[in-house]
Amino acid sequence: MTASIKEVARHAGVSLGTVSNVLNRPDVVSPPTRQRVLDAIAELGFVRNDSARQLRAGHSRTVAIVVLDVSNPFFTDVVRGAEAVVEEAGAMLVVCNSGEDPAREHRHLDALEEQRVRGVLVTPVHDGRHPRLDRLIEHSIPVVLVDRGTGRANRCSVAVDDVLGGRLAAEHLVGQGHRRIAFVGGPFSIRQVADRRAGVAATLSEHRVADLRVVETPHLTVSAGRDAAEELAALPTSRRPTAVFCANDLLALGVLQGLIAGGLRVPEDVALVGYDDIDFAAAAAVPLSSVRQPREQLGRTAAQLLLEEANDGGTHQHRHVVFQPELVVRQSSDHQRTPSRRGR
Amino acid sequence: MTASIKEVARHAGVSLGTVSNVLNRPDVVSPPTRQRVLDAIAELGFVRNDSARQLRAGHSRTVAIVVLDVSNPFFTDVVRGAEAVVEEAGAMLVVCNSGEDPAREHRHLDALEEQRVRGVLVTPVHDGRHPRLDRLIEHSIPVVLVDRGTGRANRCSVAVDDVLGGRLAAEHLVGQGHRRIAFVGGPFSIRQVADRRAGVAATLSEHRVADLRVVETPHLTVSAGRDAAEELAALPTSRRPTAVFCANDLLALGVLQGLIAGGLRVPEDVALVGYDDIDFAAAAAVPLSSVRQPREQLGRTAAQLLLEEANDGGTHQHRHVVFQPELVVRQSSDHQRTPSRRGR
DNA sequence: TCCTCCGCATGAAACGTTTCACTGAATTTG
DNA sequence: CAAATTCAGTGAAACGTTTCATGCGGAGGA
Repeated sequence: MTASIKEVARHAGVSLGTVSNVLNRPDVVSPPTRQRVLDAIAELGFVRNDSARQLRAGHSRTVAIVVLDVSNPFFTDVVRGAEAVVEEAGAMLVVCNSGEDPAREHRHLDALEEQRVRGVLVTPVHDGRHPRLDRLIEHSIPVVLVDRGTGRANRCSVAVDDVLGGRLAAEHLVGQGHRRIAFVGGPFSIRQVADRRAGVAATLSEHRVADLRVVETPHLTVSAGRDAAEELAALPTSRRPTAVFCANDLLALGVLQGLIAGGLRVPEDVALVGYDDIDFAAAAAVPLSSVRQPREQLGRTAAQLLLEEANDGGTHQHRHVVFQPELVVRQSSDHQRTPSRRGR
Repeated sequence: MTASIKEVARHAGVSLGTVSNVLNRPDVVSPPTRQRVLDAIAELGFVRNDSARQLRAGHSRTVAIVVLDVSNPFFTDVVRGAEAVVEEAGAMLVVCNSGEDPAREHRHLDALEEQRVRGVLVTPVHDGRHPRLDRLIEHSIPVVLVDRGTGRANRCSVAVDDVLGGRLAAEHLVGQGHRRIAFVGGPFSIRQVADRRAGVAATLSEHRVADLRVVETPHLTVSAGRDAAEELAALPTSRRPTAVFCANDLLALGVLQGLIAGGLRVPEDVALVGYDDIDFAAAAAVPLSSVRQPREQLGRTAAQLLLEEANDGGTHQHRHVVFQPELVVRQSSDHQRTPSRRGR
């Protein structure tokens, strides 16, 4: 077994408290003693027991992020942003994956609370009330939503204006002359998905475009996108949407594959716009138009708010940071660019 | 603050040990008492303190995986495989990102050891001796390498035969008539990278193809790939490789972008083969040939070996599981398929 | 009726830290 | 030179669990 502080103390011929001092406040112990302790530590291969330390301290030095899907490049970029800030602060970031499953999300939050983590960044599976999160906060574990929380909530949030994102995409498609448009996405319990759809719906009704077909998907994944495309490709041309807006890029890539497999051309037969502008969007078979979000920035800001709250104690004022998305038009939705396709 | 077991006990009018029994061995406490305790727990919002529990138990119930790059879909798939097994076993998987940085890897391993995690899955940044990992093992924290460890090592490992993978790619390219071939990848301290290169080199020399150009990259990322492509595109046609094999798909996607940007056609001017067969490979601008690895399977097996060792205690026999890779040929390296490009 | 066994509950010890009030010696101050 | 101050180091308490030896009353057996 691993040596404890007690054995180090015995080995170095000092008291237990002195070893602790060497570890935590090296300046208060005289150089020769300090050296003896250090030698003993090295010799015994002593490693601090974090459980004991935490037990005493009352909280840990790790911060957690619970994401909807570790395989989604959007979230991995958010993670990297958060990671940078958290490590800078000398803490540790652990990543948990809810996989869009409320039960798993719940289990993770339970475990994290039992571990008395310093704080939690989370994109919840369910919109609306989050009793589980409220409880974390009651137990004074700060929570930052990576999602647009309600403005008056008892926590900070960081988000990108998803309604606006939906609007940008819809304006663009309408501007390109499309009148039969589909929204592919789901589950709608995820706020981002619902908001993006709402943005599209609002814009279309402003333009008196009535034909919005909503294809609900069970997940935000490539394979869910392929399935959705199959459904669209099967429609008679006269009723098939001429443009598809997807709730994220994974879906869009799946839809792209599915449309091509179904013999349809993008953008000639169907225009396509995704969301997130993950790195792979630009590298797709048909470079994908997408609504860009400041992914790493989102993670960084969320982590900063969390640490601020964790350190600030009572004086902390909750904040809600909302970033603006930006539409990036590429070939998948751009008629102009299409003729030059071979030239690329 | 959060209530402790002691307050629950007082609230329910029982002793401290009884509460613990309700939590851990509900059958030994009489139903009425049990109910009173349960009520008290609910009323006080009691949450177990995992630090204290661990302190007593001597080890935690979490397992960690340290990956080279959370943004690499290869690793996220490995993570999902491991996750499935770990959750099945009632433990929790936390993901740490070394970002190919030895210092960060080291810090993570230190932190994990301090936390007395149940075990660690890791793809190390450095090949060869791993003193840090040996120390974990000495302190009886099982380690499973997601990487081909040396056969006689003091730990399990799970890997795909990377030398074979390199060979498959090289055989294919040579078979397509290529004689000037480039290997793009790095850093070579990562065993997988070194092995893939070795496989290529061996195959080429067997075929008496002398012209292997090695472009070393600082990372296995899309942007590193773009930089490498720039270097290749700048060469005079007579000396430019006619085929490029990349150490992973991210690099290959970057190279693809770079080549196209440099005015070269894939596969007509330069054939391209990647590695991992991530989902995005098939969806790329030019669908990417790639060496496929059983990604989730890798994670599942690694996690199984780890849990086995963690539970088995002394009797455990270390195992080294090696999977076979498989070449998937797509348009990026297939002259035959090229003329039909428009048709897709 | 006495003993034994059983079911249920108790309370103290232990896990490995950190912290803090304290001591003893050395040094400075008046 | 005594008193005050500083400096190093000490040892016990506390953090919240789990475990285990123990106690106790009642039921069943001889």
